[in-house]
Amino acid sequence: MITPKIIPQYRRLFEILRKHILEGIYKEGDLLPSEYELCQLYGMTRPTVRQSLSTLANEGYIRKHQGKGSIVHNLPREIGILSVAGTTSAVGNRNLKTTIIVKPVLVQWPSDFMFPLTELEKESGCIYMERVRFLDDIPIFYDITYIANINLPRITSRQFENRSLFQILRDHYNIEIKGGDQRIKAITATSKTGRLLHLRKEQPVLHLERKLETNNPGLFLYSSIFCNTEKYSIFGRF
Amino acid sequence: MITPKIIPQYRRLFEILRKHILEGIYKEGDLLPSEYELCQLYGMTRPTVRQSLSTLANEGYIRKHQGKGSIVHNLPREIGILSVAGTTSAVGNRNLKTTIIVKPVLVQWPSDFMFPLTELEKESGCIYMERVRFLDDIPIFYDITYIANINLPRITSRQFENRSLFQILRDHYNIEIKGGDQRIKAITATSKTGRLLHLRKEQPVLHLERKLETNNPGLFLYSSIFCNTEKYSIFGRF
DNA sequence: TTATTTAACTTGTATTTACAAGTAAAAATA
DNA sequence: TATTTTTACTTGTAAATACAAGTTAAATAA
Repeated sequence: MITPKIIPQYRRLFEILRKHILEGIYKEGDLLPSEYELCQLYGMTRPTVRQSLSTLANEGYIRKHQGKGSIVHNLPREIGILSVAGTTSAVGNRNLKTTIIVKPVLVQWPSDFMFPLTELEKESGCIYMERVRFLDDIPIFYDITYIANINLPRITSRQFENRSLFQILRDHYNIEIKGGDQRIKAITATSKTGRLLHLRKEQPVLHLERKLETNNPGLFLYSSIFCNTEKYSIFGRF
Repeated sequence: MITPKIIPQYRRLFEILRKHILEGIYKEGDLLPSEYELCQLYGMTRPTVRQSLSTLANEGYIRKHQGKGSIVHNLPREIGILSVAGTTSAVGNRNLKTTIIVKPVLVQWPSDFMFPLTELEKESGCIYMERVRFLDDIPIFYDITYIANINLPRITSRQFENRSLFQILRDHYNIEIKGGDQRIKAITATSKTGRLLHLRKEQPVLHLERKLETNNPGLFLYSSIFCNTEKYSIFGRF
């Protein structure tokens, strides 16, 4: 069923201004029209305009200065992943799309796996998948995911397109991510990585190897993530 | 000079709720009091309460659900190397050596500094230093440190060779690191970076930009760290 | 001319009011 | 009993209004 949802006014203005910034109509360092001008231009009241601007500021598109105005700050965007479970929650409610490179399949674990495995994990086999995640149509993450095939019926037939792996695990299997380990390196893009992330060969790529713990004590999620940090940075708080 | 600034109401409520969450009075998954209840409890109107809650939501402490309420989401903050204050504690008790590239000097802040600065910071000027840290005689970190020159007498004449900056700040100025933000990118080594880290030019380097909060509310530490991850990975837990 | 003050304009904070829309549990119905 | 409907309560969106506080440039005074 299609939902002809009414888009809130503040959201509409947010999208317009965001588009203008991304298209370069407002450039880095420019002052946006004042709140009062935006009210008149778009027929809204100031609280509504301010909600648009505060959303823009939260996502890093502008910086507000009291007495001065809103200044465009279209710097490389930041993506939070260092302390957050998945790439979906890392990017907030921005325009995130996913394409599947390798659908979930049951395979043997690689012989030289990046983390040591328990006997149970080795015996259970490995659910393997590859995805590329796009932010505003720019490929940002090339995720290779490995999960031990322990109590995950029918997972290989589920639809992962544009959905969060973690959400599927939570909704269908009651699996929550509790924490994890990770290693980070800067490496040079291989030809495959470069192709998937639209990078020239030999370009630097961020490589994360992660082991995530779940509320199921024996079950871990492993992932090898290659990040295109040319335009977006990865950020974290601690 | 101490500024007895008036703290806005919404900020006051934000701090109270944040503290309650961090102290565990509201636990992960709990529902916060409803907006109306908070209004009555703290004698504010709903827009004001909503501003507090939206700030909490933006910083990841709660999640709001229409029709349901605000649910506490006190994500485990990062710990470990990526979250640890300095590079000294990052490498444990291994053989860490430090050489000073640029001794601490008082300079102007760079015009396009990596983080926004307060007026006080801008006025105070910037203590600048560059160091390279070796692990087992391999250069691993090239640190550029920036500190606002606020209440740090004689810091430029102190001895930083083979000592932790954080230890000096703690021992001599009673400054403790409380937390911070960081951004991570994979970049290509510049000629200077490559030379200092013994890398061929064009090699990938991990670049961290960090803003560290201290127990002194107005004082932050900034650093730009270039990591040679050829042999060692950066690791972290969360 | 130079320095200071003023005025105009900007965003920040806050109240009041109203209705829309989502959620969950109680009440009514089959 | 099981299902559906209603109701109460929650957050979401939006307007109109007021004053505080920071910034900038024009007007004024030295």
